Amino acid sequence: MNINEIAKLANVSRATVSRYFNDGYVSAEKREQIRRVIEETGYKPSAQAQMLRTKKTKQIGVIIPKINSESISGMISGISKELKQAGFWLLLANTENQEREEVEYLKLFSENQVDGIILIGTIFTPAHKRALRALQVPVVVLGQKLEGYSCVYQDDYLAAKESARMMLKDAKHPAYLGVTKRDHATGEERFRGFLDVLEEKGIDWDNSFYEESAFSVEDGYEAMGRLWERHPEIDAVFGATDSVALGALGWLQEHQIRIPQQVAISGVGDTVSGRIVAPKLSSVHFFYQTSGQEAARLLLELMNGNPAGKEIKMGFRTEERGTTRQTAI
Amino acid sequence: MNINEIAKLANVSRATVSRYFNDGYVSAEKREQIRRVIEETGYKPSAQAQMLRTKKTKQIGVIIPKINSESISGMISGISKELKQAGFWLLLANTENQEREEVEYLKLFSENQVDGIILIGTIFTPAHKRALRALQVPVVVLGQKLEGYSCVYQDDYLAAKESARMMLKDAKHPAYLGVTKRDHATGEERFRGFLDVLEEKGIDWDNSFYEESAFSVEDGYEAMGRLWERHPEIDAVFGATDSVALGALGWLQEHQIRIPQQVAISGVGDTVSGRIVAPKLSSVHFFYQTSGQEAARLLLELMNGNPAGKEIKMGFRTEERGTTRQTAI
DNA sequence: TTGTAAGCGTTATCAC
DNA sequence: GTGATAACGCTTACAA
Repeated sequence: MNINEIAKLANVSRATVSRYFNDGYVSAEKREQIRRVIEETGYKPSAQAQMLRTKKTKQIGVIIPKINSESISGMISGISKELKQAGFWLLLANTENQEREEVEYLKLFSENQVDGIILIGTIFTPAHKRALRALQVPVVVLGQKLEGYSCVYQDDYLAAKESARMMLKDAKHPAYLGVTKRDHATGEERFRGFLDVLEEKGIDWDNSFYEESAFSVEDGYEAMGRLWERHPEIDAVFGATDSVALGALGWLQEHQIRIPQQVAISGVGDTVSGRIVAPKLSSVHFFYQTSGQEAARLLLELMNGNPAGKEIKMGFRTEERGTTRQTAI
Repeated sequence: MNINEIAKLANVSRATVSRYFNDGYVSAEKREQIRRVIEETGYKPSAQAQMLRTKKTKQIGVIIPKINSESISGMISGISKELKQAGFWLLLANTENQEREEVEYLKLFSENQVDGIILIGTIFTPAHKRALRALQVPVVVLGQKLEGYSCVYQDDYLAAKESARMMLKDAKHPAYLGVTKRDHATGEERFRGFLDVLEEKGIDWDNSFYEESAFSVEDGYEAMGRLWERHPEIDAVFGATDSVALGALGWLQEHQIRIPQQVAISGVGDTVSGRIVAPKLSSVHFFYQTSGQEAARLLLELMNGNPAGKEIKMGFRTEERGTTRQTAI
């Protein structure tokens, strides 16, 4: 069933049928004939033919590092909601934390397939920047700030400061659990926020209070163990993500350390798990789903010809809970 | 840059260029000429033109009820891994728990767009079945068993039995938290498993020990409160999912009820959160990611002409932890 | 307001 | 082995 057959059945030319679906420049009479035939046959124009002809696919490529995470899936949920409403499909590219794959997908998407791209990235290597510059379609960067590109990101620096303040209070020996490279937003920015709070409070930073931990509960648990071995005097722990903080919490509780009396802990991200443990994890809430929606909207604007470079920094909400002392002693 | 220009630059016909990419019926000499031109120009055939011509999109539609859930995102992760390897793209359709949308997307996908569909559904209404029958492309149902269709699903019945056995042990007044309708697998099947264990143990079931709870921690918490008001003699709680069980755990702990001494709890799904709380939640582990991979493989087989109807029931692993008594008293 | 005709960039058929 | 040539199903000038 194609446009020719519909045209024949409706006694019009195929151009008229096409117009029926597009500009709508059709007389009431023929409009009705066509409508009837379409209803009877259940005809739908071939998306592929339309794509070829119009050079528009109505598909948006979304590149993500990993799907099994509250933050990413929240963002995707927001993106999908917004795109659906605008009549776009979501083409998902999962890189499984392989940076090279991000570049690969950027190229693949650019050459074909999609009208726009949303990149939920972690770090921007020279290869990334080259691929981004070579892009033929609009792109929005989500979760990171990137000069010269439209982007939507969390206020990682300020959020980390707030989280650090909760944890710090009257503590003398704070520690940091996370990474400081390979991820600009959750790495460098959060660490910077943490350090600045220390400075505010006049606490000198000794780098042996930093312990590297990937962003999972297990890694946080292990890292806490290594940290404690070096510094059992620690009285506050900052987890760069809730997962890390929860891993640390687990380790400390298993070792009979009282939370928050002996050690205070705070995280970033406000995950479901953090609200389930006892005591509940002090954290900072990000609006992941909304940021996904914002990114999608930004992309739609871009595709409508708006200039690139608009930046949206999302707000956050501090959630002080049981793992930090409510009042300074 | 299209196939004609490449042909001209390489001094061959465009048919030869096409063959270069497809059947490969090209002499070594011309092959080399074409290769060079392609390398220089960075030419890639237009996916849209190929789709139109071959009637193959190399895209798979994946319909999901909701993305923010460990089970669904695990499945998608598995699907995406497998599809990528086979050179297929993943077109994501998020229904946000609107059953009607599932039917809508089935139609949309069928008419166009995709070479195959993976449906992660919850329930099958007559409308669903009509849409499935009308499908023009192969489909695999993931997470539910559906007669006559290729499907991959968890052994919800047996898993629920195992979970119920852990929780039950010497308990006299077990309760059930979950739903029994709107979701065949996580609703009916798990409830059936629960009831059968009760029968095994010779415990009569009184339906006032059932309390409806949607699958979230908050709902589990609320439901537990309602349940306890009716039956403070409860000594074991079965959560149809880990989230529900965790909500119940939270409520009970807040009310000074000792777990597992006074009340034992078990869940289904083995989420990250369940491993973080203290005591850790006894549960049953499902292989969500693997089931996604299996579904993708099944779909690839289907698209290769294999007959539909193959069913894959996934295994599971019992995880007895702190919320159930390790040994019967 | 409608129809004719060209063309989007491929692949498939069929001679050569 | 290779090259014309004809689709695939649609949109869009342009002419009427």
